[in-house]
Parts: sequence; C-alpha cells; structure tokens
Amino acid sequence: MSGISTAQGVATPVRETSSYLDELNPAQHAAVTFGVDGQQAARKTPPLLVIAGAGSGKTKTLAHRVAHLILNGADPRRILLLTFARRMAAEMTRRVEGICARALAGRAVPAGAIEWSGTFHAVGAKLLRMHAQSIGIDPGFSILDRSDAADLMDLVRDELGLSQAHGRFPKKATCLAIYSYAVNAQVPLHDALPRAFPWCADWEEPLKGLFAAYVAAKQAQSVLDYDDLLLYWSQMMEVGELARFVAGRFDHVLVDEYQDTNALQASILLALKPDGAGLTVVGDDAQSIYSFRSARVENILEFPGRFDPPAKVITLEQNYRATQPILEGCNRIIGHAADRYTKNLYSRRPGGSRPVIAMVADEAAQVEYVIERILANREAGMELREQAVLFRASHHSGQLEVELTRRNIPFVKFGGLKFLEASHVKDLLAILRWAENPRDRVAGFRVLKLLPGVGPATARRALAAVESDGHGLAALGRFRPPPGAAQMWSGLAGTMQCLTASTLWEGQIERLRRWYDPMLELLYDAARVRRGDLEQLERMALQHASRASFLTDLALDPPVAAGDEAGPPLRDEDWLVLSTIHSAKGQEWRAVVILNVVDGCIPSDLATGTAAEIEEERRLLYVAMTRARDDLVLMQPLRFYVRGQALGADRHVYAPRSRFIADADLEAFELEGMPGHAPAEADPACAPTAANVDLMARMRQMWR
DNA sequence: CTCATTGGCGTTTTT
DNA sequence: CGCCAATGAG
Repeated sequence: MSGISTAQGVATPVRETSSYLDELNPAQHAAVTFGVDGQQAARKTPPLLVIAGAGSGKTKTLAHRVAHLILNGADPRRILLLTFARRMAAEMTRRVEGICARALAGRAVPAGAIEWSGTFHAVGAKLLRMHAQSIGIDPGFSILDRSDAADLMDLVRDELGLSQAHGRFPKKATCLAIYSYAVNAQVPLHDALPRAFPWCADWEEPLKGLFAAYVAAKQAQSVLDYDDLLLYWSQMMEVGELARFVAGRFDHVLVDEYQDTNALQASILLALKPDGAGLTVVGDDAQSIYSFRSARVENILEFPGRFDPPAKVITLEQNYRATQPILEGCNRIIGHAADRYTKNLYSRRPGGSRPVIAMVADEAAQVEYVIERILANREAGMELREQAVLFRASHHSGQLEVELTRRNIPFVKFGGLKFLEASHVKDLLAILRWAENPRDRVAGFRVLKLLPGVGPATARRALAAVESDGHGLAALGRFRPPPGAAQMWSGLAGTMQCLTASTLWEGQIERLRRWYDPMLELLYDAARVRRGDLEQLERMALQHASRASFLTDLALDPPVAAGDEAGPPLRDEDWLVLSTIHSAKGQEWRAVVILNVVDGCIPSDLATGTAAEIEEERRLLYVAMTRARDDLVLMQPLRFYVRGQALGADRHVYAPRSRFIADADLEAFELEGMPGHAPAEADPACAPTAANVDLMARMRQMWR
C-alpha cells in the first residue's frame, strides 16, 4: 500500500521530465511503457514478453522499463528483478538508479532502492532464509557449490556400497548431473535417463536409491545444493498461505535472459504471478545456450500462450552493436538454424569490414596470430579492455594464456576453473563452513582429512563423535586420534573451538590461517602462490559483515578466476578479456576473436549426439559472433595435436572449418591464409576440404 | 588404517 | 593429462 501513496507523490514531476523515453526507438519505447499508464500506476501491468535480438538494447530497455515503473509510482521495494548472473543484477540496478536520478533531476526515488534483484538462486536463498522456520529448514543452512555437492554424493555413494559392488557405476559428477537434470527439468528419473544420460540407463534403481539417500543426507546436515534453492522455493509456492505471502510481496517481476531458464524456474515464476499481471520477461530464442542446465527454449516460446488473454509480445530487431558486415556474417550463421526464429536483425551502422576467417597452421600459430592482432589493434588506439578472445571450452585458451603471461600482457579470464576450486581455497572455506554449520559432513570430512595420519576411517569416527555430542565441535577435543595424528590434532580442535565460540567475524581467517599455514607447506608445492590466494580470500572476507554472509555470497557469486602468477590486474590497468562463450553472454567488445572455429571445437565433439545439441552449438557460435561491435575474427587452426600423448610426440589431426559456416557463406567473410598457405610439411592430400568430417570423433570411435 | 603407486579411462559449457 | 579405483607396503 505504501507504494500507492508514493505513486502520487512522484507522478507529477515525472510527466515534465520524461525525456528518458526519448532515448528509445519505437519498439523499445513500446516495451518500456507497455501497460504502464497514468492512474493505474503500474500496479497491474499485463504480462509482457520482449524478444530482444542480440545487441538490440535489451539491458537498456529492461532498465528503462523498471525505471519507468518506479517513476510512475511502483514501489521499488516491491519489484523483483531476476537476472542471469549477479554481475548483471548490479549493472541493472545501477542503470535504473541512474535513469531515475536523471528523471527526478537528482532527487532520490522516495520509496527507496531496489532490494530484490539477483539470480533465481540468490533470491531463492534469501527467501528461504527468511521463511526457513515456516518450512521446517534450518535458517542457518549452508549452501553447497557444485563440487561440494558432488563430494556429498560421493560420500553417500560410498556408504551405500555403490562404488564397490558394481564395477562401473557413474562417477560422482555424473550422478550429480543426472540428479540435477531431473530436478531442474522436473522430469522423473525414469524419463530423464534415456533422454539425457542414455549410457546410465541400466543404473536407474541404484541411482534412485542414491538420490533418496543424498536428499536425506542434505536434510540431516542442514545443507542445500544449488538445485534446492530453486526446488524449495518452488515447493514453498505450493503451500497456500505461504505462497500468497511470498507472491504478495512483489507487484512486478521482471526476468532477463528468459530463454535460458528451466522448467523449475518457470514454475516458480508462474506461481509468483499466476495470471501474469506484473510479469515481464525478456530474452532471445536464438541465444539459448544453457540446455545442459535444463534450460528450455520453450519457456520463452510458450510464454504468451500461458495467459488468457495471451501475453503481449514486442520484438526488438534493430541492432545497435555491430556494423552491417558483421551482422551479415552473424545472420548467415543463424540463418541455417533448423528452427525459425522470431525476428530479423538489421543494423544501421554501415561501413566497416567483413568479419575475418583466419586460417593458421596450428594452435601455436593461432596464438601468434591472435596476439599480433590484439597488439595491432592497441597500436591503432583500441585498448585491451575493448577486446576479447572467446572460446568454446575453458582449456582452449591454455596456450594463449601462457604466451600472454610470458609477454606481460595483462588479461582476465572468465569461466573455467574458478578461484574457489583451488584445493587450498576449498580447504580454508571448508574450515569456515564447518565452524558455521557443524552438521556439514562434507566440510568436516575435508577438514579432518587434512591432518597427516587421518584418513577416511578416522574422519568418519570423529564425525560420529561430534554428532553424538549434539553437533558440538568441542567433542573434537575429547576425541582420541590415532597416535600419528595426535600432534596436529589439538591445534585443529583448538582452532575449531575458537571459531565456533567467536562472535566476532573479523580476524577469524587470520586465526585459522595460523593453524593452516604449516599445513599448506606440508600438503602442496608452490605454497607461495597458494598463500597469495589465501591472502586474497582474507581481503575479500573484510567486505562481508559475517561469516555466514561471506560463505553464502561466495557460493552464489563466485569471483572470476585469478590464479595466474601475475594475480588480478589492478583496477585502473588495461587488460584483455579471455572468456568462454557461455560467460560472454550479454557482453560486448569492439574487437572479438573466436578461437578454434573448427569442427570438434564448435560444435564440440562432445555435443554432436543429437540434432538439438548441434543446434545449440550453432547458437553458441552465433552468441560469440554477436558480441563484436567493429571487428570480428574467427580463427581456424588447420592442425591439432592429439592430446594425451607423450611429451614431444607428433600425432595430430586435421580439423575442418566449423560445419556452421557453409561454402556459400564464405562470401560474407574476409579469408586470410587460404589453404595454399597451409604449412609446407602438411601433406597436400590431407589439406582441409569442404567436407565436414569429424576426424577427432573418428579417432575415438576407432577403438570402441 | 593410511598413504603412495599404478593403470585404466574419459576429457564442455555454470548458478 | 587428471581423476578414480585397485593394490600393496608399512
């Protein structure tokens, strides 16, 4: 109700200074203002779907719509903004506040800031902590990241004897992937297995037992995995009174990147806004690239029909990002897609050169070419941070990273191995997590096994002792460790008790590092580099008010990889961006280089099982290409060394151009280093042809 | 029961 | 190569 009273308060000045609407093209304007008219003051806007093509100003439009709602009286505290990554949520709220501030000539929005923005997972965590009591979960639950969850799966699997009894039971990560798929796609295991994991279909019954035990273990330990954050939220929305309460908290729900949401997320959304009133979703069906996370492009395609009358659809087709020749190349690629997409992008940025397909001898030559090109761009006045190198799989940039480091060219890498996955960082976080939640067996197990002389058996006994002591870590002090571990044991017991007893968050990491540091020397090489990581962790801890919030934020919003010896570049320095295509979503750069645009990499030879997978790989290439503003290069190394062979060996294969670029499309590209320039030592009979032969896959098939 | 070694096998994308 | 299960020494 308070939102209504503020509405009238700001409604008048808005009309005089609504110039922010002038910055929009007609389609954007329609999307921003749809359903928001005067009196109704944005209380009950009808459902809206915005199909926003790549570079069509999607973020701008969404930010303007949120601002427009607020300026027309919507209460910011009652707006829920769901984004794909936390980083996007921050960007979005920043822009909304900027637009509001300008429109109100500097005066703050009376009702306050947007409190509810973030990923589905982060918002779920917040709501679950809030309502933990009513749904019978421990409000102090800890959140398991992917690998912690896999470790728990492993622990449970061992206890059920599944690792031993049957030789080739799926590995922990596969088990978790299956579980996660079934949960997120909201499909029974019986259907999920043949659909997504056909090679595990024989294990249906044992898997069912494993998952049941996994769920029981999570509950006994007060831990939630990523999927639980959505699952419990969705379940919460089925409990009548509570559901009404949660749904009633929000007047408006806006969702970004809707093409990459899954069935579970869609069900949450529908439960929040059953009749669609106040609901806005934005996305691009041509950019759906997360089906491995159970995302369904049908979510966006079927959205309008879920409501009666159907949701309004507004399409943004003008691309502001790329030059016409680059967009032409992008359109060629997506033009081959099996599904017809809902729009045709056009650009009004004439001029510029065609995108380049650069053929180089091998990956080493690729690295050389890329660095030369980037440095040339910089010479021409384009800063490193305006350029990015994108790739399908994290390890594709390995050689490039080595060479960039060698030449002292600063870079930041997004995607791939994260800071948090380094084992010493995980050790330290496990200690904190165990102190925070002594029921957390994964954390406890990891911590105990750090000690020399303590293996799985002793760890299990110690955990049992803690448990029978009502989950008090003081029990560690009374535990009799095996003689070999006695010396280190008291230090651990003391540290853990100190951490659990302490109410002051400040200094806790310093305290535990005093105990852990000697361990570091004992357990790992390169203790120096690792110690640096721990110092960084300690600095990050300073930004958080409590141990609990530190752990939650870290699980939900892991920092981008640092880890290279150079450490993270300083804030005001210039650096190059290296990123997986998945992590590049929603971003743009003046110059973009895409590595390994060859069959086997794009599409990945691991993702050519079904037609749907191949289509997604096509969209992946499209997403990568549409990140570029002025300059786009597709790299095509001709020769790949086979991995896994002895050092210095010379087995290699020839990879053809990605199947997504047909011969007829080549006219849209500038070709550099044609086959004639192939390396002299290459047998001409093996020179790449137009034929799409996936040699890498064949090599593997040979021994099946 | 722990810990080091060996050999087989699979190898993506992420909240 | 890196992960994991199996094996054997202490």
